[in-house]
Amino acid sequence: MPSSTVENYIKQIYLAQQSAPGILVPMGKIAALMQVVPGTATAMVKALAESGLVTYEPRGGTSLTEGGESLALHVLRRHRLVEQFLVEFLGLDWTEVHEEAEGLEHVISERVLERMDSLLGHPKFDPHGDPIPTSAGVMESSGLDPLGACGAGLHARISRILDQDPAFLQFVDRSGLTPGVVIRLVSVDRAADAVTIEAESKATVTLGLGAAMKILVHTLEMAT
Amino acid sequence: MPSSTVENYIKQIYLAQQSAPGILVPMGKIAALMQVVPGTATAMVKALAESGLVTYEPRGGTSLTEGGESLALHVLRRHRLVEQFLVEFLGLDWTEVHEEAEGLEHVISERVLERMDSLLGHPKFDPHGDPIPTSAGVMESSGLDPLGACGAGLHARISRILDQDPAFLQFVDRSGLTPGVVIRLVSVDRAADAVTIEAESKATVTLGLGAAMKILVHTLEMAT
DNA sequence: CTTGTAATTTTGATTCCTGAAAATTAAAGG
DNA sequence: CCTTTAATTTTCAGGAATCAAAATTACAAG
Repeated sequence: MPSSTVENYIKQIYLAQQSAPGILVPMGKIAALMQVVPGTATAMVKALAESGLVTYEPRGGTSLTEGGESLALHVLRRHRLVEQFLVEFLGLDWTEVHEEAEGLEHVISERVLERMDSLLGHPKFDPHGDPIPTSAGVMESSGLDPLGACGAGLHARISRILDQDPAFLQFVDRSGLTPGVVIRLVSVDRAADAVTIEAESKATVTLGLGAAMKILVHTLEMAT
Repeated sequence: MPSSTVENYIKQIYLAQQSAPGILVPMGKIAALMQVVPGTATAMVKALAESGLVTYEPRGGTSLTEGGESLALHVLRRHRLVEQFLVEFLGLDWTEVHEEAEGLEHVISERVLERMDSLLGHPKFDPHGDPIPTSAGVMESSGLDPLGACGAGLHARISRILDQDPAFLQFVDRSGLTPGVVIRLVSVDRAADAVTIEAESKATVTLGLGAAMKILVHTLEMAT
């Protein structure tokens, strides 16, 4: 059985691979994500390669094997299902459940997990809009657009927030930009590095492009 | 923050101290409970003493300090509350939740724990009848009698099962001797090493004295 | 082609927890 | 008082994961 540490490395490599597909994940990236010094990442990735979870190219980087990807998806399933459970059944704040799930994802048994899954009605997404892999290890690919890459006038539904930092999530929450909410993109001012959004309540919020890139939306056909 | 290993040692020392009050817990006992070789237990207890959780008398044994006892009670609170939650809210089998809680007890945050506690209505006992310490670290002392030490004819309510082995618990469950059930002690045959019990349903079960000592009951005034 | 820089790897230590096996101690029995 | 036995302690070693710091490599710029 893989240790929590192994599961965390594999999870981070998976996520890094998602955000930069095609290329190998460099050691520096892993070290940063895992908050360890580079040498530690190198040593660990070598060990992971030894156990068949990743392939390792010296001075090139690493990528998950099939086994590694399967493990990553199972860890993500546990993490996201737990998040959903904590929000739905325990009434915790969605901006703070990520941290809770970080620990729980390594100790939840299959039995408990499947119980949660069925109580929740087999949810497809967690509170941040992140897709939940199936127990078979299949995860939906999103087909969503970063708000910061959309054009003015667009109507869209907020669908996913790509940042787990409570400070950011609380800003999102305060601004009424939680997943599920329908908004209109009032303006995109590339020079000012800002976008302005109109919520359902007609209130407007302006945020930086950097933040807007972390908010994924599903664009809607507008009923003219 | 104490590691899972530390929490487990402290928990076992606490439980050992409960079952043999007054005397120091010998190293061999700890080694057996933790399933490590004696040398490991010695080394670990020295480290625990170093960090102020236990007192250690070479060749004598160990006992918890106030700090150690407080930690033990918090771990037990987490363990037992989680068990109760798994049974009440996730519908898991009470004979199997102990193992699940073994892992969860080390990663459940205060926030999640208190949420569970209030959803459960601040239960005083877990599914095995084990008392749940309060968040302040106070645990009720039971005042219960082992079934094997009672006299024939007695009416009593099953209140606590002192064994977490699923095989034993399933036997208890099958025999209808779960906590809460009211029974009558038909006979105690010390020579045959057996006791016979009549359940509410009038069905009778016979079990060995060893097993009967692990079942604690609350004796009832009988309505003659 | 040389140099500077950034990323990576290597080397050597350290902490935590563990087992194996030998040495020590305490206690009990003759 | 000596001997046996059981419990405990000591010593040594090893695996997992880490850091610090030096060495190496790759690459881009001059």
